[in-house]
Amino acid sequence: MNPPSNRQNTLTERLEKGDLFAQPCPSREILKHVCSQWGVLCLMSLRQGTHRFSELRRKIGGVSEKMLAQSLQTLAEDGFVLRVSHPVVPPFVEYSLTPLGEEVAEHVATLTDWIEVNLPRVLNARDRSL
Amino acid sequence: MNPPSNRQNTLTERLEKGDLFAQPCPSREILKHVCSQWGVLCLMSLRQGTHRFSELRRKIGGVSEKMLAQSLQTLAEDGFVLRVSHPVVPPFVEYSLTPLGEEVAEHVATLTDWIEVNLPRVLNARDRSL
DNA sequence: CTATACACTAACTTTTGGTAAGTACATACA
DNA sequence: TGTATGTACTTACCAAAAGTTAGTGTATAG
Repeated sequence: MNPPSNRQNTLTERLEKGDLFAQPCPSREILKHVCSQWGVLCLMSLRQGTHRFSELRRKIGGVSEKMLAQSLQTLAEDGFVLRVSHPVVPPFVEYSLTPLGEEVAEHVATLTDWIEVNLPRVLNARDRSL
Repeated sequence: MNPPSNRQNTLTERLEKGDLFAQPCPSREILKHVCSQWGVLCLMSLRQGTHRFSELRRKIGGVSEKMLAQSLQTLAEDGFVLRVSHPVVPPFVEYSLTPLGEEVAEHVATLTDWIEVNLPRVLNARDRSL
């Protein structure tokens, strides 16, 4: 048996591309963040420009403050979103996409666009499966 | 005030395109199914051809039988996946993409491809945010 | 005759998501 | 002067989803 490899990322490891089919690959987590319900909507909103927290909250129907804050935090940790906090009172915080974020957001957008325009087809398919 | 509209989908409604920012839009659920961790991996696997249940299970590292079955079921209900069961024993069931499924899967693939090749950039961004 | 493969389902536990309320301060309105 | 509202969150709590384990019936392999 092999000795259990220490799971510290080596330099070579972090230059390699990810493999989503492999269970321990960190790309799995990135995917989760980007594809989470609120993550997607955050990216799509920010693609239209910088927003404040409360603007996003109003724009994204049904999101709670907790989930919005959480989603923006992980997106910022992954380097997709930039958070700029102005130290004034009442608080004023601006969120925008980083260059990295603009890239993913673009791909996410083609997917969400497809879903939006093809909704009728999917809804029809659903009816038939009942 | 408007009377509360009955939430039955009218014929015109189901011909309209969806709006992900609107809370009650069914496109939200489709997005969840397509973007769920295992949903994505199912679509990506099936893009490479028809698979049996257990083949998918082996291919998708870390998926449980319950979650795999569940994901395939919802994907099939949405019309993305075709399930063909041969009534033999032991059971023999084949899963494949429908034309509709091939379309979404293609868009999902460009996203997952991006994530896989840009993993190093994201990992670097993460390090910096600590 | 025991083990394994197949495609699931059911019961149970853990993790996540969602809801409601609280925070500190400022401005608007009465 | 007092009440309400807006800002960007966090915390405590509860419901829902995900994950884990075990079981099903039959057949083939060893």
